[in-house]
Amino acid sequence: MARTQGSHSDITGPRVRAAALRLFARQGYAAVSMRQIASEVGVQAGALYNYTPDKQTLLFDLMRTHMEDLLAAWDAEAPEASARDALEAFTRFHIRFNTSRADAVFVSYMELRNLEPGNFAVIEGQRREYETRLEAILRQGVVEGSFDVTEPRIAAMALIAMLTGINTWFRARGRLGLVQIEALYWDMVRKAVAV
Amino acid sequence: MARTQGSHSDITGPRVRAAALRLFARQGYAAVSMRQIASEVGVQAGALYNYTPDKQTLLFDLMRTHMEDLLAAWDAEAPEASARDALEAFTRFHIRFNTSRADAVFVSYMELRNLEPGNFAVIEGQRREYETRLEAILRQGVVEGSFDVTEPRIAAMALIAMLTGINTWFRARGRLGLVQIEALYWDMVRKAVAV
DNA sequence: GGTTTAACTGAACGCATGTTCAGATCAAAG
DNA sequence: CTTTGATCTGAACATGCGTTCAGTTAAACC
Repeated sequence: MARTQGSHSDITGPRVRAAALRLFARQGYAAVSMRQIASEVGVQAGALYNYTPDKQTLLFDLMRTHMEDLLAAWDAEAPEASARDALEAFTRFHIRFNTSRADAVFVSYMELRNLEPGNFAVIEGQRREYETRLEAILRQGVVEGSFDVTEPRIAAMALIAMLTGINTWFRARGRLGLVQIEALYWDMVRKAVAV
Repeated sequence: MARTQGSHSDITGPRVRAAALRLFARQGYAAVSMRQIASEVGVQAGALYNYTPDKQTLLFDLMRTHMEDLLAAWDAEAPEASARDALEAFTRFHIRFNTSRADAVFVSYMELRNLEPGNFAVIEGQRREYETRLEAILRQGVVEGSFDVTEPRIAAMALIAMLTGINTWFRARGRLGLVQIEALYWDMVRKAVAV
């Protein structure tokens, strides 16, 4: 019978993914070896293959899961509201979500070029999906007359780039807390699309 | 057979750097081998060591040179003008310069973590220097009363992130030309810091 | 035309890589 | 207590890595 209770796989599996995510973020996918990940978890390299068919799939699963979490979290939080309120909600959500998962965000952006073509297409699609959520808010604002945005797709990418850039300097113990950072960036976002 | 016809260090040196830059941008520093770079240039791997002491220095020199070019180009172009005019000049300069050297920009950002600590510190310093140029413009605008920016350093990083993001989607043969893109982004930048 | 020497080859070095797999281990099921 | 099978070890495999260097070639100089 199956070894359900106390099974190590319930513990080792997540630990493998956590170690891989941390190491990929710090050193980059290509520079991290399976032995390094295994050492972090406390097993031999061969044992990792109980949890992933290969290194590429380990990377892909981390990125896919992150993007799924991102989309699901926003969809659960997106308000039915005016474009202005939706944009404020999006701005604050993006800052909070991305700063709370810096490693996953970093890996999902930096390691795109290390994905096999098929895997790349999937992640690229998820990224476009997320951009489209913001684009829709901007288009709504134009219709409502509250935004002045001539190229909503480009404006969406510009705002996301600006917000994600926070991760390059944000430190949880820094001078500014998330509340202040949200306020600063919402101010810039609001004005950038204003009429 | 050595020293094939027409080959010379004045030619091979730049070709080595160009090949390395292209490959580093496409596949990442860790995923590119010296043999791959050599093959691109048309020599054996050992010949590369006439042009760089090692792979790490090859990467570092590419990044350092790029950052030096960036700073020198802006310093040569920065106008003595109102903060508003200086900000417009900076915005247009950044877009033109960065889209014209996509590989170097990409490498100089993505491969920071593959630099040895000493090399990292140098590039980090150059990056801060560039951010400080923009920060100074924003502070000037606050003094002049034309900008409303409570955290000039953070606003500078936010604007640079937004502008550099263009590189992720810009294609020279795309629907929008640089003239239109400059106009779109200058509009967002201008409004984002407006009073 | 002979000499010099920069530029390059080709082989070698020790070490690390992703992945496989037969066998060991041991908690839980019967 | 015996059996089961999930989990993991440890060794092996073929391949590739960055780097070194003695030797070869050909362009430049006298």
